[in-house]
Amino acid sequence: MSSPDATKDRLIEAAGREFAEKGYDSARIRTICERAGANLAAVNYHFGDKQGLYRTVLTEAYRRRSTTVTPDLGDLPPAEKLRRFIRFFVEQVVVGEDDGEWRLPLILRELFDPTPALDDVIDGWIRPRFELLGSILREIRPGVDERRLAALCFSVVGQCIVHRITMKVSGRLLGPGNPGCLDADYLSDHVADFTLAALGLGPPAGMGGPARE
Amino acid sequence: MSSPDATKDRLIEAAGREFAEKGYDSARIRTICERAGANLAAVNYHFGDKQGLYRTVLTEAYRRRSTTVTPDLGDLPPAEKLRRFIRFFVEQVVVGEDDGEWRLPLILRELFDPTPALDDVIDGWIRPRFELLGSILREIRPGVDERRLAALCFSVVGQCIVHRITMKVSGRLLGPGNPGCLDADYLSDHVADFTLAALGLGPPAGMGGPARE
DNA sequence: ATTTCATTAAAACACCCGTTTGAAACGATC
DNA sequence: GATCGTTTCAAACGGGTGTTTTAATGAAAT
Repeated sequence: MSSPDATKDRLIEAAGREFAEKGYDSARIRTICERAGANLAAVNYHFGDKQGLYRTVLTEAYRRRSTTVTPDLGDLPPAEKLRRFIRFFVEQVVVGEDDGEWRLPLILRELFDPTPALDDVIDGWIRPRFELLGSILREIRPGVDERRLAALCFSVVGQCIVHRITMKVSGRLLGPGNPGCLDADYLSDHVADFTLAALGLGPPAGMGGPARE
Repeated sequence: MSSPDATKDRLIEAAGREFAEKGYDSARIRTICERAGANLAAVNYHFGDKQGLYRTVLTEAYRRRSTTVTPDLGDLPPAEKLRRFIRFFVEQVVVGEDDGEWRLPLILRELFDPTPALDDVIDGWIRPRFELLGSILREIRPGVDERRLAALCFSVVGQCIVHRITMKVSGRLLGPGNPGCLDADYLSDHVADFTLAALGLGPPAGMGGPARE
């Protein structure tokens, strides 16, 4: 066929970035082709139309990273499993699009403005992680009912993704020179400490020094 | 002048809904005028252009509701203040756009895709509430540093807004017939219980029955 | 009644975007 | 080297969108 950086691959990469930054409607095929160094007609040739490109980008997004879909949680104690899950999730959330990490931002956009490709995203990306988190929390709270379990999962997920959503404004909101708040290490530790404290598996959050020795 | 439901007011109301549903780029002036029962040229006559309409909508959004910008927190104990803040916030988050409550969804969109009107939103809407939440948390944790205080605020806010973001997919994610998870009462109680537990002001979250007697 | 002004109405304009077209360039196979 | 299928290219098309224009409407002031 062709070289590993074929037009098709470069288009997917460029489209991933563009879609993640602007959203489906606001993304421009001309911009994508420009970024990919491809001709305008390349998108329609390789993917049929804009929607076809988007679907491909979305499925490729979680197909390529499927090896790292979950952190390797062996037989660790549940609290440590939860801590590692949170760290893994925060790391994927906090990075910017410019780092080539457009996959999770793209999925967040799909939640906010669903497209016909939503079902694929839910089944292929969201549900596996949501159920992994649910299984960890069920280890911690064996007898909890489904509704409460879902609420607990959302409490964890919400604490993580809020930093993606407020990322662009947190600097202006907290005053200049406070970007350190978005440090992945600090955030994942905080969310884990907060959550474990809420579950009674750690000291109350925000006391004095670091909650972890 | 004109009647209280002048074209200008109806345009603001219709535009608020449209912008909240579709976002700035995807919102259509033609649709807005149609919803408002106004002529196409009305937008440009009254607001100059689309951006002018958007800015007006955004500032009107939090100007009209300024009376209810904060729940009335008297001299309640800090934990109860926090609980009421959360309830107030969740109620604004969870309602749908169709209920005429397009204000908060619109502001969430502004966070996700900032426009030139972002600064107004931060100063006029976000910062007051963020600092109110911060002052409540500072009562609970007097000695906490700014960075940790911000992280705590985000933990609270994140738990609330995640339900707006996942609103459209939670039904499909959790299986059919589970819309009850998005009930405002249940959610605000859960977030409050979870947060107070994390702060050491309540029993661990998700144990047996309701944490509140 | 006439003028004046603010508002509304219908139509058109200019631009942008996704898509299509038809031909050119390329590489492999015989 | 000729042929064929694949890929790239420049240009154009049709539809939709924000915006402008020009005239009509209607109510108050003269």
